[in-house]
Amino acid sequence: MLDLTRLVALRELALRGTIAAAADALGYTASAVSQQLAALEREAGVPLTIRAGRGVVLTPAGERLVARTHEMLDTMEVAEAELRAEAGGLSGTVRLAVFQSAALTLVTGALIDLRDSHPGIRVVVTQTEPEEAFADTWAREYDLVVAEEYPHHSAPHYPGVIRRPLVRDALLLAVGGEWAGAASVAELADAAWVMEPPGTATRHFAEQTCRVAGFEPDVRFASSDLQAHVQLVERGLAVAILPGLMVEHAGIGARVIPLEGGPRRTVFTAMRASSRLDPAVQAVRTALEEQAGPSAGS
Amino acid sequence: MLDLTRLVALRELALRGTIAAAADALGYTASAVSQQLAALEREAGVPLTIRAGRGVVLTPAGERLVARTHEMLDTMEVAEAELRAEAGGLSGTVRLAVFQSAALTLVTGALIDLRDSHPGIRVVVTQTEPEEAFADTWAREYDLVVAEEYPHHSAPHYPGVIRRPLVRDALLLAVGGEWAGAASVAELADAAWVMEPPGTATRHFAEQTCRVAGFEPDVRFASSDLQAHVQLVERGLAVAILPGLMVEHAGIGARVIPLEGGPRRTVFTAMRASSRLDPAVQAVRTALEEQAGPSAGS
DNA sequence: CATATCCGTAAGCGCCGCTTATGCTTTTCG
DNA sequence: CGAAAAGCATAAGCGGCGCTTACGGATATG
Repeated sequence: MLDLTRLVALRELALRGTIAAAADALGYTASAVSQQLAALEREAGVPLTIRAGRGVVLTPAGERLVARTHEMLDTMEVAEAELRAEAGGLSGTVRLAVFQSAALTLVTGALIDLRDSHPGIRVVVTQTEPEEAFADTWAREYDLVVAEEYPHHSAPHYPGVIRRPLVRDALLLAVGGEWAGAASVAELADAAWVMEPPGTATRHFAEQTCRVAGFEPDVRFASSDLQAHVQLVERGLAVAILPGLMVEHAGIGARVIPLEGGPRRTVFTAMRASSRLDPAVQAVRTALEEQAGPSAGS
Repeated sequence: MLDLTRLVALRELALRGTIAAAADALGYTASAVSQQLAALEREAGVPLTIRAGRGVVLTPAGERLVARTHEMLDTMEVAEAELRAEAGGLSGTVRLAVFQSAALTLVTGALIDLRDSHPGIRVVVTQTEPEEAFADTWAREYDLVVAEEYPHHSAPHYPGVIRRPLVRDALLLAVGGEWAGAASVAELADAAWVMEPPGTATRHFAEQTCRVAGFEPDVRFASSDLQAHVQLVERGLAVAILPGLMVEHAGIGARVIPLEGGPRRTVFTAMRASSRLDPAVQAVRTALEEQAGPSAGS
């Protein structure tokens, strides 16, 4: 029978691209992984890797083997989750990936609740980019993702990674200072805007909203820190489109009005299907739901 | 992550009932397996076994874990089969279980063909009882089973073990000596019969056939060796119901006539679904099909 | 009640697998 | 275009995991 640890090494190679990177991720030296793979290839009886330049790439047989390895790891994860559920074991580490803008208030609140209700659970929060977050969750780097989705801007979908909505969050126009009297986006064609940095879904949505209203926004400030947005709006230096959760939790010393058409972002969680039974993961998710309020889904 | 070899040890314990037997099956000492299971239990965090008398039984958590282990082993088997297929590797060992009565001629013929066409394949043939054969195939003791099924007498069905028909084989009445003139079962109420030992499907079918014809057969000889049946019939000492394959291949110096209603037994192969892609298993099955004749299924 | 069976622990040792060291190839950069 | 860096493979050495042997406690069996 093939050695599962060696298969994991192969899987890591497939994910990282080089033996050196895989070894680093596994906490071994490159030599160790090289030997593991050589042994695996001997057992397999067919070439699994071929040298390509100064690196290696997987053969089709290697790719298939990696796919099977994933299946086995999925099953392994289910088995472990069942054991933890059996133990009543509300313990263990949950690796949580969040986007800055997505749920700062949600996550901090949930962490505080969890610290009291389930002290055995250790949550490691990592801020990351949406694209990586899903890929790395699929690759078992994270166990849970808190992400957001804007209208007409769907997040990437990975097989085996399931998502469940947390809260649908109204998008609000926040105006202060000289623009405090504005009642719609259309009246803010000449305003200074604060938005997130380019390339994010949030930024894209805000820009599109302005364009639909008939103008190209004058983005004077770009920051991924929503607290900064609030500050700028309160001082009348800029106007912004902010998520409702941000306004509710943090409060804001400025006028907020709903956007036309009442668009909403969807904040949702994502996790591997094979880890959805893990009681620790479930507990973290439940805590997030409670933070989201009784209106939250399922 | 849980250690797969230890999970296999747990699985073997679940199958065999005692640590000693599991150790024996795995080729280890009982002490080694005991230590493996202790380590596994430590990793799992929940009790997997409890002492019961002088043995041990699995806890529900242990049973669940064994079920997951089976899933992983299934995937592992598929992975290995894919590798062998990739290698074009018509090699390896196929463990074949047959029932004496089922397909003696079929199997011997197939083995001869295989020896020439695929010398790399090593076939280990074991004669066994139907009930064990399926259970042991499910438990990975055998890779392929050649079995038979009589009308109104279905063989046990195991999940994950698939079956494919090989040949539908007419059941014939073989008469010699003083009974050579008989044309139907009903005329043989006073004849001496040779049948298989009680408890087999074949025996049950033969008895039922006689009862339907209106008499309880006088079973003077019981043997699981069909060659002995042929001998007895040829010498006129008894009459018998014999499968068509037996008559065709071996020839018989007596009159054979079809049974009323043309009942047939079905000879079929069974194997784990996860091993159906193994080229060696497929080759053995193909060889059996060719023996069964061009009329054979699929 | 004696014996056999079975499980678990302790001690010891062999072997697998990791690390370090080195060489070769390929890519990158000055 | 040459030097340096990155990547992989092999050899040698050593530590730890996991096996075996040995023994004691517990429980069916005759």
